[in-house]
Amino acid sequence: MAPRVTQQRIAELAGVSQTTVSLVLNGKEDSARIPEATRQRVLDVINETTYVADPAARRLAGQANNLVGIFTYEHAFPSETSDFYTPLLTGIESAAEQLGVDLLMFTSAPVVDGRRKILHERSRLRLADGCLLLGREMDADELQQLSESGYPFVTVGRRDGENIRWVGLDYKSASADLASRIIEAGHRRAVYVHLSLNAESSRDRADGLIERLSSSDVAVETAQLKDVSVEQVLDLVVSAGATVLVVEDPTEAETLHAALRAKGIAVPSQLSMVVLGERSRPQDQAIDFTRLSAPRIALGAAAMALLHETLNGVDEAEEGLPEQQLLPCALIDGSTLAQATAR
Amino acid sequence: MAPRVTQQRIAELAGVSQTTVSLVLNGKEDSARIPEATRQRVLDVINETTYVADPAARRLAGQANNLVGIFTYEHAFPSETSDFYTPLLTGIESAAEQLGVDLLMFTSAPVVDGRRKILHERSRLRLADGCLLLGREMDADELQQLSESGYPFVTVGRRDGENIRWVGLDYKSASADLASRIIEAGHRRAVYVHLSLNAESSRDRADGLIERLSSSDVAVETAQLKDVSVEQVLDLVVSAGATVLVVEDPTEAETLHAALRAKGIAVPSQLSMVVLGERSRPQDQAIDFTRLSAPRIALGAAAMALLHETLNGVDEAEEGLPEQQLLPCALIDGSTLAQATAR
DNA sequence: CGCACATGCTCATGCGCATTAGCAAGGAGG
DNA sequence: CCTCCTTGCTAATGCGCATGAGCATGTGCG
Repeated sequence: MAPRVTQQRIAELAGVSQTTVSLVLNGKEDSARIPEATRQRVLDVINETTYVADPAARRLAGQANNLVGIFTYEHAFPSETSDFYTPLLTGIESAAEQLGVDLLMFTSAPVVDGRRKILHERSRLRLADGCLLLGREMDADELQQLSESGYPFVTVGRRDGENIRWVGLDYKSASADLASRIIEAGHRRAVYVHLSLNAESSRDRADGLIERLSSSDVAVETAQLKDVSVEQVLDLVVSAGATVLVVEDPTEAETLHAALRAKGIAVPSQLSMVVLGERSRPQDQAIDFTRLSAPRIALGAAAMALLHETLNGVDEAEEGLPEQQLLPCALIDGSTLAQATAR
Repeated sequence: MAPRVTQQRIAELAGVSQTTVSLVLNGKEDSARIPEATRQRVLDVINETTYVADPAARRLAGQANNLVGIFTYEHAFPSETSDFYTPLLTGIESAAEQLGVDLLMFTSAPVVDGRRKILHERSRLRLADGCLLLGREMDADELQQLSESGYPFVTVGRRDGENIRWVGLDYKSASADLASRIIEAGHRRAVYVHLSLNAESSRDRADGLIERLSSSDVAVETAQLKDVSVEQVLDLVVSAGATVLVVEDPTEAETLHAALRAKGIAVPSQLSMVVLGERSRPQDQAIDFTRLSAPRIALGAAAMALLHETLNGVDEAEEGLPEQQLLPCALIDGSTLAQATAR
């Protein structure tokens, strides 16, 4: 095993001091006064030896390392969750590449009961300059504690709580806009099937949808597939006399759509459907739901950018990014929302 | 922001020296002689303060950090390549979680001309204890250089070259077995559409397939879709009088299958097809090719395990893992290989 | 000709930890 | 009572780097 090439070694080869090598590599223009000839000599030696600075030493000496931690509350890669994480990671990776930062995935925190805990593994957090938190639901206490410790982080998704930096999606507006379309189509009774309202994103969707519908006196019954069966949802639709079924989760929407077809209920001629989300991977045979489309790749990239700015300060020329920001969602017309007909 | 808690601080609170704290935390039983009372006092203080060691300092002092680097030659997450990387990363993540290691993704190395370079100026490779290298093709020189530097790494996929640790897939055997089925089905002329033979995995497939076919005097014409069009491939099939079309890449296989259908050539009644790979995400409308199926999740996990063993030595009870290992692929009968008929 | 000042570099130090050498105190053995 | 060994701890050092202080030269100016 070849002995490690250090700045000291470079210095010897170039006939200068270790300090000079360090200054050549990262001396500020003003404070360091190294003539071009010396600088070039050092750089030549560095190129010959393919020297790379030891990141551990840099960090110990008080440098940022351009290392951003990624904490996912569930496994990041398996296909069950990849629909959720993959587009975010895509955006994060591409932004990270542009910014020149590496990504530290905190996989060592074991997933217990389907969730990871940050604080248990706080130790590793310190290696990264800051951290991106991903997950549908997060523990507010943990977040608060982390925030108070002064550790820089940004969450992907809007979060309740003080002084937390996040980039989220404007589900509330988009859901309200879809509600408006439902109203314009003349519907008077709706059923909304949602996920757990523990997540801010789910509350935002529910709020946007229901507030708008209620303001036009459209009646809304709600249900959660976690609690009731598909059949019970269909029964609810019938008993409520609903003409439109709004579903938060696109996968559940497909399940319900299939169940409707099996029961002989045609969409949208007999029942309209509206979905408050979208599969991230377009399927070959996907149903063209009337839905909202969330810019998740952009979301990942924006979160990365905000964290980077938090760590490195605002670019001279640029304006600072807002500490909390909602990205707009697109509405997709689709073909599952029709004019309401009396039933 | 609270000042960082260090061993020094712990030492003051416990009324001992920094050395003692370090010894309590990781002194070997024999060399350190700390009475239970002192040990307990130190541990109590550590618990109260939630002290954790700075990983950068540990590394600088020559310690391993349970950090494994992941280097991908292309972007890891976008959907174009995710078919390739996702199953590997799934296996890696789950193995990493079991072993308690974090994953450092080297995203800062910019992708140039579609490829990343391992050894660039600010490479943070050394922050990780060791590294997993993923990619279809790798630069042999870079690999050799890295190997000589003594940096521990394992490549996912078989590699030519001395002293390189890898875990690969036994494409050669599996391809040969598929060739045997082709022979048993009475085919005498074949066309093989493959990817660039720069990759070891592609060479293995080509070798296994062609050696076996040739040994039974089955004629094989080869082509690469990078060089020729789909139409030219179909022309080649006709002009060669082939009764079976073997395709390395599953996506290309789908393209060719569609082209055949468009031309009115029925598979497998008029032309058999055999594929030397598989989409990692089963599509809804996927064609049930006669093919080989590669255990890619297991591959990722095995590579992680080998690297971990390289870094931490062999477990007492266990046998050591081989430094180079091929995992067997499964054969899937499918429905696209039929008995040859005279044309 | 002497002083101020700029230029080009080096010395010394510390980041937080692991580790080696070794010191002081106490007990056993002769 | 002196030696030798053990026990319980600490001082000192170095890992590779960044950085503030500072030391020689040279150069301009009065």
